[in-house]
Amino acid sequence: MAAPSSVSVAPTASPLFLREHEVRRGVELLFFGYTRLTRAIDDGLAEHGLGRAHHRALYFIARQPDLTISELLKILAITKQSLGRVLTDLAERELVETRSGVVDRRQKLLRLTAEGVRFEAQLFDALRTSLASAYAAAGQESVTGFWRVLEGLIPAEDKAMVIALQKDI
Amino acid sequence: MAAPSSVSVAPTASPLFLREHEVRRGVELLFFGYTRLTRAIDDGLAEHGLGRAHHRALYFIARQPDLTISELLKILAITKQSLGRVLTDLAERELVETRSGVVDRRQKLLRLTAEGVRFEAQLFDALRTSLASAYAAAGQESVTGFWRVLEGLIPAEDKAMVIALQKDI
DNA sequence: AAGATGGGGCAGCCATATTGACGTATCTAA
DNA sequence: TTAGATACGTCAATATGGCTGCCCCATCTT
Repeated sequence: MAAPSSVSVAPTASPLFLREHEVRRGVELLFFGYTRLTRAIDDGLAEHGLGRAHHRALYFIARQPDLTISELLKILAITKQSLGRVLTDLAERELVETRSGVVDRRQKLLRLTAEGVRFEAQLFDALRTSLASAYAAAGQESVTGFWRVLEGLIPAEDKAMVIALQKDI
Repeated sequence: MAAPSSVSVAPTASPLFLREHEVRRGVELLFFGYTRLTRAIDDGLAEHGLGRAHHRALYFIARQPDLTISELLKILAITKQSLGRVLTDLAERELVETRSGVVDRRQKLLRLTAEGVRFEAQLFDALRTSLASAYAAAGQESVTGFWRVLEGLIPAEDKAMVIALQKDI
């Protein structure tokens, strides 16, 4: 195994991609990384009486204004009913508003209100703080690898969706 | 966030001044990657009437046999009650068994049964398939970066725990 | 006009998490 | 030896965020 730096948990990857301990390392780092990042915004959400499900909706609406319900459903991969509850809460708090679709009036186009934008930005700040420090600690060249591996975890049928998201900025 | 720095060397933005886009990309890739990987084992779990919470316990017990309850609680960062239910289910299905601690008889040392080992290995296979293909698609250098960034997301107080896990292979 | 689609909603259920309090066995230190 | 800390189990009550199945309306497409 390549020599780990004295501070690093993770030694460099060996070319043997199928080795169990390398897979386990990925599984648990993904678990810890995801759950710990997620927790970074719990307090901010709790101030408004909201949970993580609300943030996920808020996040993707911020990311892609005028998203339709069905697009958001595909992204979140939950049921209409589950999303419905979340959106009701967000609408009641006037963080999200909808308009009828222009091309198809059955659609509802989702947008953040001004207050929604402010709130999402506040939550995003906590995410940025965590991720920026991880990026900085790992080094810019590691970030590319981080992205590449995660992209490889996305099933082919979902990839177009993720690419569409990232086109907008 | 961080104060302006005069030490920027890289031609691209300094890691401390990440553009929003780079952070958002990390956030959503982490979301998609984690949730999609997680779903890879849902069917296998459902065959035994178990959920993801059960798998998390199973996974870490497999990873570190003779783990104590309190160590597992720290890893999972859930309450004793939540874990209790999960462990009861696993014990009923004879996937996990406990012994009294040798040095401290108040402790319960958690282990998988033979059947538990078999079942965890079966679930792990689905994870391995997904992760190995992501590793292969991304390439060796990327895997190292993937690990390093995730490692940076783990709060300092949790790092020792993760290192302990990975010492055992 | 008929059918497909986008969205809303009801009832009921399940999995997983929470808090707080309390009990028991066991270990440790004054 | 005893007092207190620790490891674990367990109670009750509650919250969140998922799910299925079914039915509704408005609108678009053919």
